[in-house]
Amino acid sequence: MTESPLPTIEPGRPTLKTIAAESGLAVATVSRALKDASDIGEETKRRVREIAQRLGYRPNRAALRLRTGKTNVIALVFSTEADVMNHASSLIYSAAEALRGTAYHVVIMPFFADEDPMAPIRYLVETESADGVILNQTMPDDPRVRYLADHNFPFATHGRTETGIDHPYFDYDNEAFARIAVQELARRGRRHILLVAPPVSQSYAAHMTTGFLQGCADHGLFPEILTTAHSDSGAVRIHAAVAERMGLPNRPDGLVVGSTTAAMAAITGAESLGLTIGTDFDLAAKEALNFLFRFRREIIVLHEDVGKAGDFLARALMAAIEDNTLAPRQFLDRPTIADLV
Amino acid sequence: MTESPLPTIEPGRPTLKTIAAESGLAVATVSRALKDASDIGEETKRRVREIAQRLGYRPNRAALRLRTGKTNVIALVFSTEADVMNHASSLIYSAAEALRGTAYHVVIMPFFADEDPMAPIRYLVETESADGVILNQTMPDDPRVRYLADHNFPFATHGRTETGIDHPYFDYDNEAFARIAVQELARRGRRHILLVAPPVSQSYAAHMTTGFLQGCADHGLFPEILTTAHSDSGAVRIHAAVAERMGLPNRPDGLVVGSTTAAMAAITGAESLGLTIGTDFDLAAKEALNFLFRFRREIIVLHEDVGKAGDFLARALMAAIEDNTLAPRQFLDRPTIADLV
DNA sequence: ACCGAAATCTATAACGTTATAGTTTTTCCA
DNA sequence: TGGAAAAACTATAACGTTATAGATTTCGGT
Repeated sequence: MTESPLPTIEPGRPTLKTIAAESGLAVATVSRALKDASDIGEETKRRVREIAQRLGYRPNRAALRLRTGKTNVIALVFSTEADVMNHASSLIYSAAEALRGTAYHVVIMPFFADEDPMAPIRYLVETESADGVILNQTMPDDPRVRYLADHNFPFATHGRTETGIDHPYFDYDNEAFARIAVQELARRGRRHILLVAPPVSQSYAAHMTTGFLQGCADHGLFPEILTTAHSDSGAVRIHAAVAERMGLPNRPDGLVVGSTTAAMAAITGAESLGLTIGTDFDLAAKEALNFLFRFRREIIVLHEDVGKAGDFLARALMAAIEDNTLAPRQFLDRPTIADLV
Repeated sequence: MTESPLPTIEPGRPTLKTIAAESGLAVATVSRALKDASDIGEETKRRVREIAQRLGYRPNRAALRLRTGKTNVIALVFSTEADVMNHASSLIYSAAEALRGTAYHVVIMPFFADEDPMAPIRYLVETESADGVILNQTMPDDPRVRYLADHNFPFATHGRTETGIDHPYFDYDNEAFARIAVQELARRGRRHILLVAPPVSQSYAAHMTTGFLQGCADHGLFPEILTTAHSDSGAVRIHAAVAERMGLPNRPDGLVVGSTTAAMAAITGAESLGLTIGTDFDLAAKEALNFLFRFRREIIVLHEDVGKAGDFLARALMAAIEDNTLAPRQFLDRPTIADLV
């Protein structure tokens, strides 16, 4: 066997070729050795691994991706709407943390109010820029979910859909939330409850409303749903809408609200009429942050752990990517009375 | 010239090869035509562009990256510390928005409390996984900045450093913030001001402290710096530290605070002693969100626009990546009295 | 009508990896 | 001792792109 002219120590990042030169083996052998193929001798594998280790070999992602089609990328397609952002950032970080130690990178593809929600999804599928995608802000009949399912593109959603498609998701049980919220308001003697509901376009609006109505029925309370604003309307709008309603006759004495901003705005709205929380009315809210109990001690708060969602979705998506036959994994996070802060 | 046996319509994503087959040109010609090279005929370019358009050709990122080394990726390396997250999410979205319509993808690489802040940076540089990186939480003598500069890796930071290295950054002028905050407290007749300063490890701690001391000197106020907590200590700690200090003799009647959570916690801390904001004390804070004015109407708020930072940093980084000789671009965002909400 | 220059176009190799189809070496049994 | 089977390794091509050097065509001028 003739030695190659000079085992020139190559500069730059080590590649399989570097290891091949160093070990006297063929590139293909090195490749197979590193992936522990059965047709490579144990001793060889050991040597190759040792050299790779010593050289600090790291596979080239671009080459891998070109050759295999696997991107090792998970895309998060998130809306940029204001209040959702706090959710989004927890979700991003917890998903990233779940992916730590794996080969996956996390890319963020926001979609903007002025663009088609389908655009980033189509882009991902058409350019095969990711192995899977996590979505939020699911709608009951979400065209993104249909499209992804149709194209057999792995995905997981934060929130369920009514599409009948069986896919991985994580959802907070907003029905249970509303029921518990109403129950707690009933316990405090409130009789007429106003719900600041999510926008009807969102999947969870129906869940929350159902729970709300049922809770009211269970406890013999009078339910009312605010029609002049929803929980994503923005603080100014909510403040005004609540102030308006609470100024009319037959005033509600309890409020149920689904987000931090909405809770603050609803309270300042009521307060602008001279009403006092804990006395004239009570309010129950859910939040992902931990602000509200400082805002007004009297708020009834249920904590929603968005970090749990990110972690779960990342793992479920990985499973979906790596083994299509595995049953889809779904999780419904059920709040209980014990979650009252 | 013999025709290739069958101009088989290839399935899957169109590539240069597809266009070449379709047009009867060579792959290399198609490549050059699409990048408007000077040695390709105008008519040919037109035809090629038309076909590319019609076929929905999208360059393969992996191949491009493998061939050219350009990743078209910008990495955001962010800490996951709680209060910074709100900053981080605005920054992420505004950076992503600035990158809209470009070839850049945004990847998020959080680094965790339990790991070396250098780890993700080294990873990026060693694996050449991105064309540039945006950092936050800069420290006066930031080893990440030194390392990146040493390795000639494009980067931009949110916050300045004291390294003497000339690099792109965006910084909020915390010195000006503190001066203005103190000035406003002075205007309200406050005499003894307590600063809840950022952790000294962070670059902006020195800026804020300088502005604070100078502002107090300018208006003949008595400055004091809280030593038992800093503005990232977490709400519980800050609440307790402020309550403790405000319970001692020689009580401050003004507070300056650099974050939303810290402001809320400081206020609840003072309130736990029966003190009232606007009467017994005043507090000035800066925040990126828009919560505080609802929390207590009396808070003096300076708004920090983190979105501006993300937008600027993304553009500055692109410039740095695409033209190394371009003077580094830096921005110091100076709050003025007019920014008081 | 010819030549050199300019204008267009193309073949080839390479980026780093892996699947496929070998080839070589070793082992073991009759 | 021969030879088939098993074990261990390798050459080649391909993924989609672009830089390089070269090939072909067109054109202008005399």
